[in-house]
Amino acid sequence: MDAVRQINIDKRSATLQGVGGAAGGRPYDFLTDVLRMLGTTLTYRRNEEVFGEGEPSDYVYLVVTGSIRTYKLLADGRRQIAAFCLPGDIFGLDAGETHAFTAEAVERSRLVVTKRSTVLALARRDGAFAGELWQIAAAELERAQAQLLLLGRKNAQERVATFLLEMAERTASSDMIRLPMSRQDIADYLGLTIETVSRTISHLEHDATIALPKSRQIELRDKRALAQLNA
Amino acid sequence: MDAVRQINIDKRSATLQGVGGAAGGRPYDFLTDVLRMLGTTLTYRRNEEVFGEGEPSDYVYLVVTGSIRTYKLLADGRRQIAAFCLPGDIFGLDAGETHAFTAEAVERSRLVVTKRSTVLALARRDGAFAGELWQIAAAELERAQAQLLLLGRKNAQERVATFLLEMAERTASSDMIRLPMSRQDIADYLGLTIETVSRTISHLEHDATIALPKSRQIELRDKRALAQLNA
DNA sequence: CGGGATATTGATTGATTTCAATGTGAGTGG
DNA sequence: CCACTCACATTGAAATCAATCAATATCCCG
Repeated sequence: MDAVRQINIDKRSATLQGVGGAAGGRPYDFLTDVLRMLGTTLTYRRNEEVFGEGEPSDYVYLVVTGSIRTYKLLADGRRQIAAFCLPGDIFGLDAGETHAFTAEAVERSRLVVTKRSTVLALARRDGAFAGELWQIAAAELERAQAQLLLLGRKNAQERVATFLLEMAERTASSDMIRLPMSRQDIADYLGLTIETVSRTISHLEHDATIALPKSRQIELRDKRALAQLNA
Repeated sequence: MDAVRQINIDKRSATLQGVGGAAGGRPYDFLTDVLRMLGTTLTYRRNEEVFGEGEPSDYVYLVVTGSIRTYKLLADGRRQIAAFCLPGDIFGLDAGETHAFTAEAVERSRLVVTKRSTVLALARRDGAFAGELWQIAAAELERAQAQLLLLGRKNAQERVATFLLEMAERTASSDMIRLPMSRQDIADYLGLTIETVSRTISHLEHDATIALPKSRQIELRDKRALAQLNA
């Protein structure tokens, strides 16, 4: 645990009294730095499980490359994907002793892994850093709440439009987006079936709202129209 | 801010390294104590707004009596209720500077209100307390994720069964539950229409799974059957 | 150049929504 | 004390959106 001591605690950027809803940039730079410095890089194959629901939450993960899906299952196999984690995202930092969901690699992914206890030890010594853990959980909560609105109240077109805009925003390649996940993954994220997702995408293509040079590569041609559908 | 100093910081019960998924009891006793000691009690009338989405998050709330709904709206008025807050629950503790949702009193409610800045000041001086804020956000996140599964993948019967069991568990009056909220509120929480909720409840009544002496008072007669539907 | 997984498209079904009455109950005023 | 009223809840019939069932089509990948 001496490695912890070597981190310059004052070099953090987010603090407890800090912004939170900051305009640009990821507000968790300090934790990200910690993970990068102390963590071990692991590679996961496509569809490989990172951890399962109910397993002890011993590690915290930072996505370096690739993408991760987190999900819950019903007894009969119905699946709801809670989030896709993209490069720069942190996941697995549950407050409880066990993970509340399963995490799997969507595609071959490189993750930086650090012991949760290390992060907690650091947080115990630094209130501002502890505040960053809170900010992370709160940001995820806000995302989840937006997803509740989508799942509870939006129709298929609106869900797909919201998803495409979200992906465009997150990958920052604004207009041409690469989808690492299958249609089934998208369906399980949006609470639809694969057929409905496919049909809805086709419909948007006929509208010329989007173009799809390849099934997993989508060009947003009319963001205005998508935004209209978004809410 | 001197009042902060008077709190015995060592009298807390939840700490950063603390349990989280603890069996019984609410794990946020310290924050609850803080709010009770420092807060002002306010009463809200039925349907009165506590705060609106986008307003500055200046205060933190503890429900003493009554119940609160938190929700988001779409532009055309579709509403998704994210949570019902019951006595003992804390809400409004957003990490960001503005609230991500609206909060309203479902019925006449008494709340203890404390300045957010007070809570943050305390957290800055005490890492374990800061950890408690994290635990609260993480617990809410976990609840939201369970709700994602419900909204994305459960049918109407399963949603209602889950809701009834949840209410029974939370009010601890295990078998006879009082519903402070209208059918419309329940519908907007479960992502259904009022008619579907009503029909589903009627169906459960015909099954003798439940009995409803009054429309807002439900007796769970066959929890086994409900649990079956729950997942 | 297969071949298996992934994706699209079509036809049909079905659960939930929508539209439309009707019922019920708590509070009010005659 | 009872009729009235308004909000809330239930029930029924019809419409609709998405799911299901069923073929293809396409794309990687070896």
